[in-house]
Amino acid sequence: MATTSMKDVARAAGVSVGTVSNVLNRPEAVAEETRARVLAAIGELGYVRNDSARQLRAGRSRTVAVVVLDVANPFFTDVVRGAEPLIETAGGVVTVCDSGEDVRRERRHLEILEEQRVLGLLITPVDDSSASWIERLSGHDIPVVLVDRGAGRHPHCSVAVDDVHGGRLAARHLVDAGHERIAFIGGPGSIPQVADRLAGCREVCEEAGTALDVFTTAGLNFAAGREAVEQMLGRADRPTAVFCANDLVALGALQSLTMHGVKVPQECAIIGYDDIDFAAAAAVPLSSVRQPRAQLGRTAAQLLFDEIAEEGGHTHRNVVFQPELIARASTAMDLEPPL
Amino acid sequence: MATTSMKDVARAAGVSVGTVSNVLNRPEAVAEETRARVLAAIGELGYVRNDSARQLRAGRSRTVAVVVLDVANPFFTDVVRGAEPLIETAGGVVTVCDSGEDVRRERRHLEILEEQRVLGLLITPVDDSSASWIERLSGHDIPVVLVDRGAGRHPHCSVAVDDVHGGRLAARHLVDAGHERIAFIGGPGSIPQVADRLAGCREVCEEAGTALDVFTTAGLNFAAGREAVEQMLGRADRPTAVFCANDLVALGALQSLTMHGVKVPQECAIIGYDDIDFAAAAAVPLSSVRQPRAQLGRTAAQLLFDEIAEEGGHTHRNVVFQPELIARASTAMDLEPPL
DNA sequence: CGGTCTTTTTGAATCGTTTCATCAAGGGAT
DNA sequence: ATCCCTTGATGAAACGATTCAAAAAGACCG
Repeated sequence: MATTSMKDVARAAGVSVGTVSNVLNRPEAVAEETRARVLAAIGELGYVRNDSARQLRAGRSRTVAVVVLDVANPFFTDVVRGAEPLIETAGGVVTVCDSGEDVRRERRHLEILEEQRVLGLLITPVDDSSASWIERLSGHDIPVVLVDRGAGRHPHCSVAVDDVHGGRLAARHLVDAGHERIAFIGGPGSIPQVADRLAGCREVCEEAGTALDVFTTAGLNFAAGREAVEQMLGRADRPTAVFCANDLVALGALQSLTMHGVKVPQECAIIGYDDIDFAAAAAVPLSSVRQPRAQLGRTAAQLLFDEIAEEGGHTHRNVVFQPELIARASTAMDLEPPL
Repeated sequence: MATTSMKDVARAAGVSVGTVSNVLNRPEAVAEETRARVLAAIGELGYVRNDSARQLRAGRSRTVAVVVLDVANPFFTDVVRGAEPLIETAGGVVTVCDSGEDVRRERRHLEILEEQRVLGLLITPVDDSSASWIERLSGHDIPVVLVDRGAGRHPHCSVAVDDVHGGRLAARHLVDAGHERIAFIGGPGSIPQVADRLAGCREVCEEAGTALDVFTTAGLNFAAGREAVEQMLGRADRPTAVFCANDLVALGALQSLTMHGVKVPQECAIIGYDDIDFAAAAAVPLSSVRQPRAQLGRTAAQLLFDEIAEEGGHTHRNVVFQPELIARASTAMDLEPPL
C-alpha cells in the first residue's frame, strides 16, 4: 500500500502501463471507454503521479528557482510576485531560495538546484564571487537570468535598474535641499547594488562639494540601520541627511533617530531605496528611490522563457530600467531646521 | 555532453558504477586510492548527481514544504526563518509555497507537493475546506504539521497560538481604555485565525457592553485595511478604536486614517496582531498582540522530525502558545481625546 | 472474403541512482 | 598448503514513469 504506481492502476483497469501513461499525457489518443475505466481506477486507488520518475525520464524538472538576497525584504517578494504568473501559466513551479546575503548559503542552494536539474534560474547574486558557480549552471544547460543586476560581461540575460543613477537621484535630492553633510548607510560593499548606489551618491557629492560619511553595515536590514545611526549619533560633526541603501535600512534608521529624539526631517532627513509599501506608511513617510519591482520579476521570467524557447541560437538580452525619485515627508524641507 | 552520469565517471575512473555510488555515499567503504581516482574523474567531468534518480530510488525527496498564507507578510517569513535551521541541519531542503489565502492556489501546491513526494509539510491552511486534501497527504505517508492553527479533531501535530485569547487581550485593552464603540477589521471570516480573534474580541465586548462593528475584508493585507477604513469613516456612529486581524491590515488602516486627518490614537486608537518588526516602526508605533513567530516555526519543524523519526507509533502533539499584549503609542490613552 | 487504412493498445527499452548478494584478493593462523 | 576473515569491488535488479516501434483490432471498399 506504500505507494500505488502506474502498474497498479494498469492492473486494476485491465490495461497496460503505456495506456495509463497515455490517459494522463495524451488523453485524446486513447478510446473514450478505456479512458473512463483508467480514470476510475486512478480515483479508486488514489493514485498520484511520481514526479521524480517523470523528471528522471524527462531529464529536466519544471521548477524555476528564484534565489533572492532576503525573503523578508518586501522588495524581493514583490519581484517574485511579478515573476510567478508567467512561470505558472507556462506550467512551471516556482521555488524561492533565500541566500540571506550569505555566499555560502547561496552556494548550497545552487548545488542543490543543479542536482535538481531545475528548468531555469532567476538570481540576484550576493556578489561577484558567485560568478563562476552561476557560470557552471548555465554551462550545464540551465538558463540563468540575473535579477536586479547587470550582466556586465557575463554571458547571461539580465534585468536591472540603473543603481548608479538611483544613487545620483537620491543624493541630488538631498544636495538640492541644502544639506552639506550627508551620510550613506549600507553594506557590505561587496554587494553590487550597494556599491553602485554609493558610487552615484559619491559622484554627486563630489561635484557639489558636499561632505559624505559612509557607514558600512554588515547587512541590509532593520537592525543594520539602527546600529549605523547609533554610531552616527556619537559623531561630533553629525550629518543632516541620510541616504540608506534600501528601505529596510532606512526604516531602522528612522526608528533609531526617533527613539533618540532626533526630529525627522527637521534635524535629519532620510531617504531610502526600493519604495516598498511600508515606506509610505512609516513613522514619517519615507522618501525613496522607486524600482519597478513587479516588472523586474515579470521581465526576468519573460527573458528566461525566451531563452528556453529559443534553444540554440539565443542572444542574451540585458534590460535596464530607470529608477524614480519619490519625495515624501522624510526629506521635506519646507519645515526649516530649528536653529 | 548533455549530462554526464555515473556511468561516465565510472568509465573514466576505470571502476564500476557501484563504486562511484559508494564514493559519494559511503566513502569510508572504498579504498583510499580508488576514492581519489573517482573524485578526480568527477572533478574532471564536472559530474553532478541527479537528484530525480536518487529520489526515485529513495521513494522520498528531502524537501520540506512550508505552505503559508502570504509570503509578503513578515509574520510568515519569520515563521519560516524559525523553521529553517532545524530542517537544514537535518539535511532537508526548505521550499516555501504561497497560497495567497486562495484555496485553489493552495490546492495546486498540495497536488504538486504530493507528486514530489515531499518529506514533510508545514502548513497554515487557508480554511477548513483544505482538511480533506491535507488528510490525503498524510494518508499517503507524508507527515503534516499545522502551523498557527490548532489541529482540532484532525489527526495531525500542530503548533498554534491561542487566538481567542489574543482577541480577548486586544479587546480588553481597548475596553479598559474606555472605548465604547470598537471596530474589528479583518477577513475573510473563513480563515480560522480571523474567526478566533473576532470571537475573543466579541466575547469581551459583550461582557463589557461595548458596541462592536465588524468590517469584513477580502484579505489580510495593506489594501484591505485602507479600504475598510474608508468605509468606516463614512459611518455616522464612528468607532473610537479599531482592532485589526493582523498588523498589515492595521498598518493599512493607520495610513488611511492619517491620510484623512484622523489623529491616532486621540481620535481613533488602533491595535494590530502579530507584532511584526514594522509595527514598532510605524507612523504611530503600533500596539499589537505578539505571537512567538520564530518559535512557532522552530517547534513546527521539531514536531515534524519527531514524527518522521518515530515512524510507526507516533502520537500527535498539539502545542499551544500564549500571545502577549504589546502596548505602544497607537492605543496610548494618556492623551485625552479632544472634545 | 481479402486487402488496405486507421485507430488503439501493447511491451520493452530507457532515464541515473542505490542497494545488495557475490566475487576476488590478500592476510594471517594453523 | 589450506582454510577462514576482512576489505574492496562488481554487476544486476529495482525505483516509476515516458516513448516508440510494432502488433492488434476495427472500419471500409471492392
